[in-house]
Amino acid sequence: MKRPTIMDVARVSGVSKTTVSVILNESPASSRVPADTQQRVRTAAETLGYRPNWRAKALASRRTHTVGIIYAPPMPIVIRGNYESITAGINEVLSKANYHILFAPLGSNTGEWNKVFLDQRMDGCLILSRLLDPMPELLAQSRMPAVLVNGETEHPVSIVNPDEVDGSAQMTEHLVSLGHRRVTFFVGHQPPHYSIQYRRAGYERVLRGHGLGANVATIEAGFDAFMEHYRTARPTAVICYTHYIAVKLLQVLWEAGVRVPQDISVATYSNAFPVEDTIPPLTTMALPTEQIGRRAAEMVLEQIDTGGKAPPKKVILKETLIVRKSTAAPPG
Amino acid sequence: MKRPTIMDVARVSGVSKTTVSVILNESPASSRVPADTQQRVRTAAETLGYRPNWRAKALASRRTHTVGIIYAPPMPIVIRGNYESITAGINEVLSKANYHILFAPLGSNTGEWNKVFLDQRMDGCLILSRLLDPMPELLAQSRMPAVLVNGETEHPVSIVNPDEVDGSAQMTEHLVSLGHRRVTFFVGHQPPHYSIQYRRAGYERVLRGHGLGANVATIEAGFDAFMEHYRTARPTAVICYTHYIAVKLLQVLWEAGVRVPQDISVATYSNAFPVEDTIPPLTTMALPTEQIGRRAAEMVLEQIDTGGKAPPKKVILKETLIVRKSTAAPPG
DNA sequence: CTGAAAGCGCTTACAG
DNA sequence: CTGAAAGCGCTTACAG
Repeated sequence: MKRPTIMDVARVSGVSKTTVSVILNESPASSRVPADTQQRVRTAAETLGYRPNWRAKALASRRTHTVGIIYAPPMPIVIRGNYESITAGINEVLSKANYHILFAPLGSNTGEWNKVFLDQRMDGCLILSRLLDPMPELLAQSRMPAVLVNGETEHPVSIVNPDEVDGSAQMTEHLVSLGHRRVTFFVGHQPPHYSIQYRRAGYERVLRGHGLGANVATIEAGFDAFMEHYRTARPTAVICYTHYIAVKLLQVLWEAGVRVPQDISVATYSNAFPVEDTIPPLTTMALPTEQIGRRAAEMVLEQIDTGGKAPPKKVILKETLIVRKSTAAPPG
Repeated sequence: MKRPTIMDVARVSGVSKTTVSVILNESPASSRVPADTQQRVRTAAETLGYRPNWRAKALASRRTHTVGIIYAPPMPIVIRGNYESITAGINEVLSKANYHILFAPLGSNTGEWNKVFLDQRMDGCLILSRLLDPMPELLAQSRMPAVLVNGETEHPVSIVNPDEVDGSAQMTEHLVSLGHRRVTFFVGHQPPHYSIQYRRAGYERVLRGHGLGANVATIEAGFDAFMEHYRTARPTAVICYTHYIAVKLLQVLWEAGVRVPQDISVATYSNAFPVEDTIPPLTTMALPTEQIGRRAAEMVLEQIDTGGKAPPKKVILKETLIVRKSTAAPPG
């Protein structure tokens, strides 16, 4: 009742295990094996219910056919709601290439990190959002193919990011073109992430470009602070750093009796649920989440295939403005 | 510039690789190794930057220290929004036990399934939502420890589920106690899942128990159908099968000028984002998501440790009613 | 066209 | 207290 091994298949089909391996893996040499031998071996394998032992294969071939998805908590809110769809993109590409995903949320314990990176359990990895401190050296040391997804770094690593500056500029442009002069950028309380600066940069650039530099206002504080700002500075539009904030802000404004978009326009980033289903539906910059996932997966596979010789690449994907009812011309 | 192996450590510290293995793994025999030898070996390993090769370890020890999370698309909507927090629970337990998660969303291709289950790449698995058809046999054949999470089956597999019947009964009771007589269960369009029947059962039982059997109404159709039903049957409360539906329904009602909760009370299941942040905030049955994840992970580890000898268990965890502003006494 | 042999880097009885 | 040896189940030059 033991699992059949390659030796069993060899015995039954009357060839050596070398030949079995060659045939079943369709390695180059298999082209020289006559069709009937191939058939015999395949039939034997089938009949025995033979499955190559993945562990042995990994050891012998030095490949695990596994790509790790790595992140350090806290997972940035930017990724969170979009995570499903980024993962979907990653998985689409990876499963087509016969790779699996190892999910490795790492704690603050440096030991864990060393282990995962250096113990050869994965062929490459996708790092979400931040290249935190033990990582750069570990990456260099292990020479493991890696792609940073939705993050920035000075280290020589491939990167796939949405175009945050451009997206933010587009959004600000949209609001200004509706007639808004006082547009506020509401960040809330966030762990550090490059996208905060980038979105802010796009926002400020456009406002300044329209001679509205005096109205630049970024709120890195809670909802109370925002409401206070609303009462004093009277912005007619607000861009929320995330849809989590935007959704909550709609509720806060509703409770305060402030109407959207009649009294204030509200816009945000990401088209994840429930951005389309809010009251009113939110105008947003859709992030190219599936694309990000797909590109990142392709890039890591490419690196794996080239033995990590390819120089790091940086891919920036455009965001898309989706206008809904939460933005309109300013009051008055 | 090659990675150091156990042999290198053995050479440097002047012992055999057996001894190195015993010490570094703290296996029973290590208690008989004198402290200074242990120290010498550890120092050597440290100095060399030795990391046991995971692939070799997996082959030799017949353990991968990996647990798979498996599901077949479509991922049921019940799990989706709660997925993050279920996974968080799973990961908490697993990482403490030094296990990793292999993420395996499987397509409809049976070949993939066979492979993942039979190729020894994981020590056990957590199956989300449904035990679909090739699985039961594969599980039996591979004798792989498995726990079904949020699903039902006749097959002998351990299960961890929220108490859907009870949760639904609690919710219905809440509405009836507010004075509602006409309470509708709005399912929408859903792929089959046991929770639909269970929630429905709890709902019907309570309504019947209050002599309101004639008002039982389950809508398994879209929002138009619901609105039509609303106009004709005039329910004063609706229980939505998922928060996805509830959130959208709030929007639909708002667009139709129907006020919540003044004209109709709206309740739902799951306390995932943005249930608390809607307009108005939603009354809901919170699912014990983290607990589910933790229990399931514990159970699969237990099975792995006992070699799968432990008989299948079924664990049912209570749901919790959270009352917010979307439910109130009926109009009039 | 096919196989014997070495090797991947560990673990684990077993012997002394 | 410690090591030699077999074994985990494959892959892959290499030889013929």
